[in-house]
Amino acid sequence: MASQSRKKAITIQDVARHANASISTVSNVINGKGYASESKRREILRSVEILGYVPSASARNLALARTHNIGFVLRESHFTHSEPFYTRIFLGAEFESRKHDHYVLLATIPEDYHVGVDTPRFVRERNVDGVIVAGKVDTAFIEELVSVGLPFILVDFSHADYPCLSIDNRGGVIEAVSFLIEKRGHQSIAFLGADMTHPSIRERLQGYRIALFQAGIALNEDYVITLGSASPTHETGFQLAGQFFRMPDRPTAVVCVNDAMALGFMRYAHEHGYRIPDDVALIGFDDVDGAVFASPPLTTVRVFKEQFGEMAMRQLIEKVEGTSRTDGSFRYDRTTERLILSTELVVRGSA
Amino acid sequence: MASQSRKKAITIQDVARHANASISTVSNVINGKGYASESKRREILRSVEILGYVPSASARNLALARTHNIGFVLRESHFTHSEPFYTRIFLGAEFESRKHDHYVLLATIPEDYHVGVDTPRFVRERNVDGVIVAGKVDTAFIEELVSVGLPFILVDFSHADYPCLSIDNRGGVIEAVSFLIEKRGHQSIAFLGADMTHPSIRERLQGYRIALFQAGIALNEDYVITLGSASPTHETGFQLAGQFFRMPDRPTAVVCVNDAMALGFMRYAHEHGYRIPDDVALIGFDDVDGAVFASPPLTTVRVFKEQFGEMAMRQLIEKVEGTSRTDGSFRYDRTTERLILSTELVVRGSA
DNA sequence: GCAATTTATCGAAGCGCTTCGAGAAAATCC
DNA sequence: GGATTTTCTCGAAGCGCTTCGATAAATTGC
Repeated sequence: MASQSRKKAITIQDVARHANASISTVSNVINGKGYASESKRREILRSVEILGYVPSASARNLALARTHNIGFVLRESHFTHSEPFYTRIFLGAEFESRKHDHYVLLATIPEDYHVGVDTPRFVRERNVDGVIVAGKVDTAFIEELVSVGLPFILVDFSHADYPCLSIDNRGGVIEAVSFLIEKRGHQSIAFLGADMTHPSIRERLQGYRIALFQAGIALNEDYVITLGSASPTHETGFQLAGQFFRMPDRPTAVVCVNDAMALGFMRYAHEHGYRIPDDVALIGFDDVDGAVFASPPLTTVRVFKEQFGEMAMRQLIEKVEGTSRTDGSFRYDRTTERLILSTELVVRGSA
Repeated sequence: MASQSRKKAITIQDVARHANASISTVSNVINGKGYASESKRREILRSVEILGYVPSASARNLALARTHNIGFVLRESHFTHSEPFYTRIFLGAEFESRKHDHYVLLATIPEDYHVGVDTPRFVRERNVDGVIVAGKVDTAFIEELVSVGLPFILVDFSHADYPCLSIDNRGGVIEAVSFLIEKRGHQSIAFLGADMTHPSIRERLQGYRIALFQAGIALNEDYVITLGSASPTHETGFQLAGQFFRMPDRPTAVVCVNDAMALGFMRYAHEHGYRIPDDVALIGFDDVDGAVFASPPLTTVRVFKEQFGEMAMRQLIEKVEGTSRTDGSFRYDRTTERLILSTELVVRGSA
C-alpha cells in the first residue's frame, strides 16, 4: 500500500562510506569539480550506481542558494478556468522549463497589489531563481521584484524599463488590415476595442492606423469604436457590434482587438441577420480555441501562446544561468532586453 | 535593473540577534511550539515584522524532510498541447494546491516506462511529498512509487490495489442511454468505442449494457461498434461512423465513448448528408471545449475536469498531512480508498 | 636532486532551519 | 518551606550537500 512511511534515502554519506572515500571527494566527482584519481572516480561512480544514489534537491538547494524553480505570476483574473490565453503561455513555459531541468511554480496576484501582503509565497521564501510575469500586473509588484533582486521577464506586457517579451501587436494588426485592403478590396475598415490604456491594445490600435496610412486611406475616427474602460470581452464585442451596425454609413470590414470581442460581434451579427463575411468581413486577434469552431470560422491573427511561454522561459533561464543567446525566431535587442514575438494571420471564413 | 545580484536575505539568526533571543526560541515562536513568555514572544514577533523575515523554504525543507511540493505525472502523449483533458485536471490540481500552500511540479513519462531511467526527477531527488498520477500509466511506475514509499493517488485510472479517483463512467453512460430511451423514445441505440482494454472505457461500455438491461431492451451485439486497438479519436469516430451508416438496419441513436469520437462521427454525418439529431441522435462523453461549438452543439456527459484535479489534490494533501476527511460531493470508501466523481448529462442539440 | 607545481584527498565549516535535551526560573502542591 | 512540576531559554546536534583550506603525494622544471 502507498500509505507506508517514506523510506530513508541514500545520502552522500552512504556513498562515501561505500566507496571508501570522503564526502567532499564524492561531491567533487559527482559535480565534476576539483581533482580525483581515475581509480577513485570509478569507485565512487560505481557506488553511486549500486546504491542508486541521487542527491537530495533540498540539501542542494540550501547549500547552493539555488532552487531550480521558476515562478510564474499572473493576475488572478487572468487565470480563470475559462480564459485559456495565459494558461497556454503557462503550459508553454512549463514545457520548456522541463527541458532545462527546472520546475515552475505558479502564483496569482490580485489586481490591486499590496507589497508584502500579496507577495507570492515563493518570492518571499526565496523558493525560485527567477520569475516570469505574465500580462499586465501592478507595477508595485515589479518594483518589488527589482528590490528583491530576483531576475524576471515580463510576458505580454511591454514596459520600457524592464526586460520583456511581447507580441508583435502592431505588426499583427497591420497584416490583418493590409490583408483586408489588398486581398479583399476593403476601403473602409472599423476597429473595435476596449480597455484602451493597456499597452498591448494601444499597440494594436497603432497597427490599425499605420496600415491605413500605408495604404493611403484617410483615418476616420468614427470607425474607431471603443469602450475605453471595459474589458475586451465577448460581451463588449456584442455591445459594440450594436453600435457598429447602427452607423449610417458603416464600414465593410471590422478588425477586433481580440477574438473574444470578434466572437461577440459575430453573435450580434447572427442574431440580427447580418451575414459574415458578406455584409461585413471580420478579423480577430489571438486565435483562441473557439475561433476555428465559429461559423464562419474566424479569420484572426494567431499568437503562438505556447511558444510565447517557451521563449520567456528560455530567456529567463539563460539570464538566471548567466548565459545569453539568440535564435532566429525572434528579434533581440540587447540594450533594452526586449523580445518581440511575431504573429501570423490565419485566414478562415470570416474575412 | 533586474540583473542585479540576489540580495542576502534576512535569516532566523538576524531575528534572534535583533530580538535578543536564541535561534531556537525564535523558531519556536514562529512555529507556535514549545514555551515562550509573552514578552519574549512579542519582541520576537516585532523583530520579524521589522526585519521582514520569512523562513527560507530550502532550509525548512531540508530540516523537515518535507517539501510542500506535489508531483503531477502523466504520460507524454496525454500532455500534448492540443488535448485539454488532462491539462484541465492539472490546472484544477494546481489551483487547489495553492490553497493548501503547496506547489505542484509536473512531469511526464513515456508510454513504455523504464524504472530508473524514466523516473521523474522530483521523485528521485525527493522533491515532492506525494504525487498525483493522471491517466493510464505503466504499472512499473506505480510500483516504483510504492517501493519508494511516496504517497500517491491515481486519477482517471482505476486500479483495484491503489488509492484512486475516477469518473463515474458507468453512471454517466447509464444516464445518457436512459435519457435517450426515456426522454427521447429511442429503442435502438448504438455504442461506438475504441481502445477497449482501457478500464474507463470498459466501464462506459458496461454502463451502456446496464442501461439497456434496466430498460428491458435486449442487447444487440452488432450495435456495439468498436475498434479495439485504436485510440478513441476524432479520426476513429469518423471511421466508425462510416461503418455505422452502412448498417442495413441502423439504430436511431448513438452513444460515443468520448466527445472526440462523437465529433468525428458528426463530421462524417455532415459530409454524407445525414442530419443530427433527426437522422440519428448523438451523445458524447467528456464535454470537451469544442462540444458546445459543434453544430448542433453536442449533448454529452460532462466531466468536471478542474474539480477532478482539485479533489485529487485535496485527497492527496490530506493523506500527506495525515488527516482524512470527506465532503458531500463524492463517495468515499475507506477500505479501498477509492473516490468516484459523478458526472452530469448536458443536453444540447445533438440528442 | 631539490624546489616549485600540480594532483589527490580529506576534515571542517557553513547554508538556514528544527528539535532535543539541559539548566534556570517560576509556579504549584501538601 | 521544600519537593515537584511547569515554564522559559538556550546551546548544540543534526538535515544532506558544497566548498574552502590544509596536508600529502605525485610531477615537473632545470
